[in-house]
Amino acid sequence: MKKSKVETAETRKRIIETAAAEFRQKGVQATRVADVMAAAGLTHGGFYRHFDSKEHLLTEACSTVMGNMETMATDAVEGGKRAFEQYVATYLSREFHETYGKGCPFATMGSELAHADEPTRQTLTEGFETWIALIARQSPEEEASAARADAIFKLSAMVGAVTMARIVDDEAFAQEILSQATARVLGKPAKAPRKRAAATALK
Amino acid sequence: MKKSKVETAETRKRIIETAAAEFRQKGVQATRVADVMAAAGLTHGGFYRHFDSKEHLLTEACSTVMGNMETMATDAVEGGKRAFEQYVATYLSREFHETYGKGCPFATMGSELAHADEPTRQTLTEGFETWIALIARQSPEEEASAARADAIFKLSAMVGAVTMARIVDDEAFAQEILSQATARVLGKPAKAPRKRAAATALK
DNA sequence: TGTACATCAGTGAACGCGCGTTCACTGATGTAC
DNA sequence: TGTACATCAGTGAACGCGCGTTCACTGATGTAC
Repeated sequence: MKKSKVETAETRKRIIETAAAEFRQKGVQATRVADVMAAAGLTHGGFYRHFDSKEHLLTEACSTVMGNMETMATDAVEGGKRAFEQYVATYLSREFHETYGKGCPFATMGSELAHADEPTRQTLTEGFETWIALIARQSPEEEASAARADAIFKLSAMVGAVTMARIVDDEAFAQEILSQATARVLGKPAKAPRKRAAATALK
Repeated sequence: MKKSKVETAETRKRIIETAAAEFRQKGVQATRVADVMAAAGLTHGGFYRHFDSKEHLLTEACSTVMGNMETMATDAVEGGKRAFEQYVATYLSREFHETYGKGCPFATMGSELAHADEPTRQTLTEGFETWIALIARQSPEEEASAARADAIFKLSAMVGAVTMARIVDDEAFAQEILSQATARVLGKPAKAPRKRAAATALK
């Protein structure tokens, strides 16, 4: 049953993409190697022909996802103001992070990644640097260091907003968190003030 | 070996506090029930006299920690401008989240909490609401809804900054993320521009 | 106040399942001659 | 170009360990009378 080099490469890629989706959807530890393989249409035994370990798969998955994130950010930055605003709105949407195969690893697996091994964290660190450099090009700040500072803060805030929106067990509250972040990051007033939240806060 | 009611209550409290520390330090899944019990000076068999399950312990731990978070925030808000600035600086410090027994659950276990059970998420949601209401009192915004919006964004940004700082594998970079967040949240210029980061970004 | 008995916190061994990893095997690929 | 053989992707069963949970037991507490 040996496969051709092309097929092998395609299989490997498919496993990584499946894993990238499952990791983001269910979390790192909650994702089982056997589940990933099954979702990729394979049995679990063949896993170790492609990867040394589950941890290794995580590194590869993060690498692939960061690549996608960079592509999206590049398009947004090069697409002008409208495209950038759309990009931020998409990132700060419930759907983006709830859709199988999409989402940002920092927002969906953040606290687990803090305990990942060195290769994974290095990949993520480099990916974050690249992401920052891209977003800095869209900053209203003139000076490079100020633009970088601006990008660092905005991206951290975006990650935090999605993280909080996913923890909260109230859909309206989650939306409120995301809308506020969108407004602040884009420097615009939020769409609609939210009555519900204020009421709950009174409790 | 039955213990008095007072002793039992003390033991339960000790287990919860130990768990709260371990969960924040190592993550939810990486924390073993037996480890918590051992760290609390007990054997694991007695765990189920106090809790239904590990998940139940997580709920209790989150509840306790949110209580601490509220106490800290209350002191900060009632202590005037200086106290509040110190509070934000402490939250956005590496030590706070690396110290055993301290740290914010959202920043240290964020992505895992998104998959927690309903009681836990409800506890966290209520805790977040309370936290927002407290911080809103310190907001420069006059109007209540604007102050609330301000608090929501700042707290999300703080959670995101700590989350990112913990993922990144470079201490200087982590500090840069935290300083930028501190500066932005407090509306002040960052302490020192960072050379290193720009250099790395060029790579 | 004293006594008998039920309760139950804590122990330590054991259970049982899940999951990452290994392994013998198959048979198609691809290479050496 | 054809043939023999080594390689190795994928299979499915099995391994082995870890960890949440259960359980029989102990003996101090606390309650009923």
